[in-house]
Amino acid sequence: MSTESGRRLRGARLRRGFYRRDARVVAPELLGKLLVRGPVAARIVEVEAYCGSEDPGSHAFRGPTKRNATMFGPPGHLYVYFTYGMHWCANAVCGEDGEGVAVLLRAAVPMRGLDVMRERRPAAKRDLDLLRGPARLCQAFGIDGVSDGADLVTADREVTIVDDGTPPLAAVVGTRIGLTKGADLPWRWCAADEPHVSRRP
DNA sequence: ACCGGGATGTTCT
DNA sequence: GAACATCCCGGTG
Repeated sequence: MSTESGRRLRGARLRRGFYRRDARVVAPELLGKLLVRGPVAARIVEVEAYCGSEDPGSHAFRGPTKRNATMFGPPGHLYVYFTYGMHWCANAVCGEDGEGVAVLLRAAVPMRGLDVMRERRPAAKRDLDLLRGPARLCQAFGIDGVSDGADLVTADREVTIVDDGTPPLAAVVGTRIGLTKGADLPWRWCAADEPHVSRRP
């Protein structure tokens, strides 16, 4: 066990109002915050904004469905979806109730519970690959459909995001990854000079 | 480092 | 039937 994993986690959970804003405002502010679930914690270093019915790249573009229902709910909840037949990805719902706005959590730096992450991600050859990518991050955190709709503000299902006082990380902007529609919009933010991102802009 | 192909199944047309 | 907010592995340079 490293000194990092033994240290008590200090920090305040982000409140509802933090999320209740435009995803393009919330996204860069999430860089440097800690994603926490049980024994596992990591510093968020890459995010993407998905902006509801105005955004052709968003699941919300064609309106509410059973799958994206959480996205159209109140902000501050976790929207978890299944894709490519085997992967889960997690978003923080943002904006006002019913807007269908969210921020995809794409990469993070492992901070605590690395032993658990390694067990959950046997394919990762290096610790650098533990959380580098949205589906890898979910795998390492044990996040799947059961966590869809979890309230990040109350941590009703253990998942939450906290501010430990780390100063805002310098951000580099780029285009979103893996899209065929809305691929040109510059709605991806990475912490500058950070090796734990999925791809540099 | 970069590229190509396969895995795998839900969701929506 | 096609698309999919991805990942892994094995090839080549």
